[in-house]
Amino acid sequence: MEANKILADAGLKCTRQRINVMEILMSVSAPMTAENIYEKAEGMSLSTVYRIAEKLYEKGIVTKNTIQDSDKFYYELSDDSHRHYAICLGCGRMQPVRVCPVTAASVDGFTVTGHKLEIYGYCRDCENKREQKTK
Amino acid sequence: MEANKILADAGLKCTRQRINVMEILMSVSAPMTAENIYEKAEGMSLSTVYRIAEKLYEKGIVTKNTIQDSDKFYYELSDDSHRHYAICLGCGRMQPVRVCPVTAASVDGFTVTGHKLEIYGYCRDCENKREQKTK
DNA sequence: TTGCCTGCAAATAATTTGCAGGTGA
DNA sequence: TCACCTGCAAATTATTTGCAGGCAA
Repeated sequence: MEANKILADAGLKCTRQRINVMEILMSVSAPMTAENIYEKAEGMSLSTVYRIAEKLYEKGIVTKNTIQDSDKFYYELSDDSHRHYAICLGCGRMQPVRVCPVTAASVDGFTVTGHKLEIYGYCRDCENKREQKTK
Repeated sequence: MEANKILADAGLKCTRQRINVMEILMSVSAPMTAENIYEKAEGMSLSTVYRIAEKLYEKGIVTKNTIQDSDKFYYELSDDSHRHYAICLGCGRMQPVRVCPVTAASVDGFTVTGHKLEIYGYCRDCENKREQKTK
């Protein structure tokens, strides 16, 4: 779907800045901080990025998450695919995990609407480095 | 185990402030922000709470997490029990979930060392309120 | 004694907000 | 036109840090 249509459907005005943010998120399809988006965008103030990201989050167009020890928020297009990440403790890179091990979580006296799962560990590169150190 | 011993084992000096923080965490056994700890503590500056929490985290004595949209860190005694939370989107309360639905997560080309799971939804109270609104 | 701790105040860093002017529908 | 957007700068909030004095081992 195109950026314009998504914005319009959500009842948001199609401004140059909003379309720009949407296109950046669509092209990258990975979690980005406001700062990240700002760097990729042209002629847009950082506070506008924050305001747009927040608005998109309110409308459910993007997700807003924190990751590991990071003190920043990460925004990501919430497309249809249910997605979790494997986060490398060595380099911090995040790789999406296809399978969701939590298919039907249920908790007593609690209406479950969603969940978030992060898997920590080491990617192949960092694991190799770790093994070399041990030797 | 007593606070003194845990600190000593980690090679940390047993100061009044550290013991105080440890005892607060042991008595509550729930995720707390630095601010939360500060309020319960007596005669201790907020920056000391931050420094102690960080040190305990480095030593693996506490866990450090962010939750949902919150822009604060939550510290919690990392006792033996593997714990996840169900977080209420209505009131923000967190209730521990006994069972871990992720028993053996495995990801291709990734060495998994741990994971974090948060379940979102509504607690009984908030669910009732929501139902009343619908009527 | 001595190096690790703490308090205080000032510094950072991420995010939010007030206000005046701009622009899409 | 007019309500909603944006840019800029200043405000807020959580957290960190420099420095001088204090205390556990």
